[in-house]
Amino acid sequence: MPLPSPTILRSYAQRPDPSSLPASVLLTHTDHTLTIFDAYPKSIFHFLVLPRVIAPSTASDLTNLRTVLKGDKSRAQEVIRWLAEDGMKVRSMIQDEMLKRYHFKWNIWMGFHAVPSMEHIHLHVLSADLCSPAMKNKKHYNSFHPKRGFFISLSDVQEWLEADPSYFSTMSQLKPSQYEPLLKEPLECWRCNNDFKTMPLLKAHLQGEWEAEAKLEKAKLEKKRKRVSEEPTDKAVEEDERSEKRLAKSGLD
DNA sequence: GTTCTAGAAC
DNA sequence: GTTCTAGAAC
Repeated sequence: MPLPSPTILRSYAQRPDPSSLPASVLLTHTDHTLTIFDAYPKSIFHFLVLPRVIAPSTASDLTNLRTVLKGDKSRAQEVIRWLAEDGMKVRSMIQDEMLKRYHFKWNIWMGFHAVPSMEHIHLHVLSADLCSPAMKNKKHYNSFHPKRGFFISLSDVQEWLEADPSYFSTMSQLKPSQYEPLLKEPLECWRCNNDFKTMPLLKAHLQGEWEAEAKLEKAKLEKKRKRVSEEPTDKAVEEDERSEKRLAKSGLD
């Protein structure tokens, strides 16, 4: 197990050639971003999209969401736009993979931790299940709980950037003292809002919730498949129309 | 961010 | 006695 290095993401983002990274780390890259496999995925699918360190941005400007939003605003908008564009591509890759591996699609979340542990801003793109062996403790769970507030959706950040300057500057503070207590809140299922006493109990419940969604979605897909296969083809419809006309002509209708 | 493990919780 | 959490890591 590699030693935890808080600057590992920055070292990836500074590579002149991201394709030199191992395939086990790198998913894709563009001129402005790279997308990596989260080393400790907290959902079935979990990727990180990072902006590359390219002038005029410096590594220290890109330390985290707070430093990006604190800097030049049009540069911040540009960085967030790069992350959003590539986040959307990653989302569609995940959707394809969901169909291939599990034969149904479920939701995908995109967002930032209010107070990240690793340096260099990273957009989390993860499937909405929170079912994974690396999901081990309350802090892990609450950091992705979509209603807790610690996980800040990409669309929220995009709205801050469009909002009036006083709201933008309030939301951009991202004070650890405001957000860290959220990680200690009770273990509540993000789907049904029930509380759980321990992580093992919550994890078993989340697995059940995901399996229930799988069953429901697969039944929906099966229904659609049947409906489509029973639908008359264009050719059959044309033939019906022709035979109707023949009947009308022969006066037997 | 993780691993490890003491001792709390049951 | 076993399960589980939560704080230390030099």
